[in-house]
Order: sequence, then C-alpha cells, then structure tokens
Amino acid sequence: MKDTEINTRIHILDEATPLFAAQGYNGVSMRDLSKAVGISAAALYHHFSDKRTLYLEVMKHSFVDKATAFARSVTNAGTAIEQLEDFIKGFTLMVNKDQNFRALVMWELLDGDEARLKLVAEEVLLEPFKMVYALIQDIDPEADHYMLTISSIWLVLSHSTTAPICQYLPGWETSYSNPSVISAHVIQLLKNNINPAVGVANERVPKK
Amino acid sequence: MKDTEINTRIHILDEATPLFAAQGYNGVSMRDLSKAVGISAAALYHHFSDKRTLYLEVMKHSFVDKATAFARSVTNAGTAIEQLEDFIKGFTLMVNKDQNFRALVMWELLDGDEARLKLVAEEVLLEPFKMVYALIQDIDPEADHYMLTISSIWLVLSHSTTAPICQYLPGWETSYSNPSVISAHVIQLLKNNINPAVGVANERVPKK
DNA sequence: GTCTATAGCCGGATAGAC
DNA sequence: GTCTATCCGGCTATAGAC
Repeated sequence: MKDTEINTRIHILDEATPLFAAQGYNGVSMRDLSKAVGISAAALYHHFSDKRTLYLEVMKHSFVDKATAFARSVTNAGTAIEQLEDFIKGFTLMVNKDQNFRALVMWELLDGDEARLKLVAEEVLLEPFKMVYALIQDIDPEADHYMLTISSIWLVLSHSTTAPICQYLPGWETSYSNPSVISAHVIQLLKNNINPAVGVANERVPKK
Repeated sequence: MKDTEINTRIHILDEATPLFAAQGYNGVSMRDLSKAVGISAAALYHHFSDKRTLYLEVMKHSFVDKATAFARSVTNAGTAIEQLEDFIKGFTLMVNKDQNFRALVMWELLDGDEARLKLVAEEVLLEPFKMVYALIQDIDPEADHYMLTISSIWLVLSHSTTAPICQYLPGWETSYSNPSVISAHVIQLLKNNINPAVGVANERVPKK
C-alpha cells in the first residue's frame, strides 16, 4: 500500500542520515546502507533512483522544517537584544542536539557542488541569517550587519563542531563544548560589537 | 640514486596535496594520483607503503614549517595589541593564500580519526593558539582567553572557507571574502572584547 | 624505480523471480 | 516491494620482468 511505501522510504532516510553525517557521501556504500536498513541493496533502488538522489533526499529530509523551527524559536516578546539572545541560545541548543544536521552542513561546505551549496544556503542558513541580521540592524543600524551575522552563525557551528580537536589544545575543559557556555560566549561577543540605537552608551558585558 | 628517489617522493606529495584538498581522502584514488604524477599506480607503492600512509605524509608535508611560519609572523615590536593585529592579519593572509592547507584542515575536522586530529591540533593549531592566547592574556588578564582565542582562529578559517556558500545569502558582496576585510572584522571583534590592562576604558572601535 | 599484468574485493546499478 | 544473482567497472595492493 501507499502507507508502507512511504514508511519504508522514511525509514531509509532515517537510517541513512547518521551514516552520511558520520562518513560523508563517499564514505557510505549502498550495501552499508542496506545493512543498516535491513533490506537488500536492490530494494533501495525501488525507493530512490540512484545513490545521489537518495543523498539529496537525506539532506532535504534533515533540513526540512529547520527553517520554520528557527522562526518559531524567536518569541516576539522582549527587546531586540533579548530576542537576539533567545535566538542564539536556541540555535546553539539545536545545533548541539542535532549532530547529524550539523555534520551534514559541514560536509556540504567541503564536498557540495553548486546545487547542493545552494540547497544548504536557502534551506538552512537563510532563515537564521535573516533573523540575526534583522535583529542586529534593529539594535544598531550602523553596525557591520553582514559580517557580524555570519560570524555569529559560524561561531556557533564551529564551537559545536570542533570540540574533538580542541581537546588537544592546552587549557581545554569539557565545559567549553557546553551549549550554554558557547551561546553565552557568542552573545557576549555580539553585545560588545553593537551599540543600542536608543542612545545608551556601549557598555562592556561582564565576563562572569 | 637517493636524490631522484627523494625528488619523486616530493613530486608525488606536491601532486597529491591539491587532489586530497579538493576531494578528500575517499574522493581520490591511487589511479587518479598516478595520472596526475605521471607514473603508474604500482610505482607509487615503491615510495609509500599504502594510501593511508601517503595521505598522512601529504598532511605532514603540507603542515610542516607552518608552525614556525606562524611564529615568525609575529614581530616582537609594538604593543601587544599591535602584535595581535599583525598576527591576525598574517594568519588570515596565509589561510587565504594556501587554499590546500585550509581545505586539508577542514577535511580532518570531519573525516579525521583520533591520530590525525591530534596531528592537526599539534602541528597546525597549537602554535597560532598559543600565540593569540598569550597576547590576549597580556592585554587583558581577566578576559575569557580560551574561548576568545578559539573564536578568532575559527572565524578566520570560517570566513575564508565559506565564501562559496555565503554568496547565496542576501547582501553578499565579493569584498567579504577579501583577506583584509576578514582580518579587520576579526580584529575589531577581538578589540571590543578585551580591556587593556593599563586601565584605559574600553573604547568601541569605529566601523569605518 | 618503473613498468605491465593481475589478484581479489567492493562499488553502483540492473534483471527477473516471487 | 523485496529478494537473489549478477554485470561490470574501479578500487587497493602485489608479483615479477626490466
């Protein structure tokens, strides 16, 4: 029936997502995937025309509703600064929680052709970008919106992604990979680089 | 003779570097490599015991002397802030110039096993890390040294790496991938987050 | 040191039975 | 929809001549 067909399809995508996230496109074979799903490799081709298509569907499946989730994560309550804080916190939590999502984005940065880069940009980055951009513009019309927005997004992604390598640097503590520590750090960086438009003098946010 | 042996070896590494940087370990076959070098695949095995070893040697070859180059790039002249600025500028330039180096580092973050992560951390990241860390500590003993240092390094790498995807975001201009624009942005972020220890009030750096 | 030839395995994808 | 069987090409790595 239609139901089982759809369910198998989604089951395949669910199994494929962590595999592709961990090993990348070239690192996962259809045979690997068939073992994980529990059906033969040939059966996979009943649901997806080829490996490349399957991979693209994995990305879409992983990214879908992320944009709307971002949008929802901003309550329209509070000042623009508070909204910005809330969003960075939510975004960091999400990025930390959904490791597959984060890894897939990173793989695309290295591996993706033009079409896939565009998909990631529009399906994933666009919404958080517009959100942070608008809030920074609201708070300080004279700030360097573009660079600050990009920096915030990559800082969240970087700090969440690079813990495995940072542990080899002197002074590393496990708390540095804690989402709340990361978001607090990024928020502080941002706050110290935007001036409230309402004429309040720039105040340095205390470190502790 | 010993000379030709060494030269071929280095020739192989030179040809392999851009290939692995562009396609990653799994994306490059020994046949691809043999074509690029101009010898048979079998001959490669005379110089390297297997593909994995060859790849590791590519990384070492690409990373060697980077650490000392970092060290040299800081003149011990000027204030700590000036030294920090000089270093960020030099680091950004280097990262932009040597695209293979940058790509190899990024691949390792996703793909690397423990041993390779350690290699990247110690051969590549350690020296710039220690350098920035010490300078920030010198300028503001109370700053959040660890997070600020990591942020600076990843910001430089991120802004340099992600231009291909950022062009799909609204408001993108090619100048945003310009090394001097990137380093100026990172320096400004840093300056606004460290207080000179000498009792001078924190001053916002003008955007323009 | 480099070659040709090849072993042995794994890859994506298809054919056709059920 | 899923299976088994299979094609065929590419992969790493080795054997052995020169």
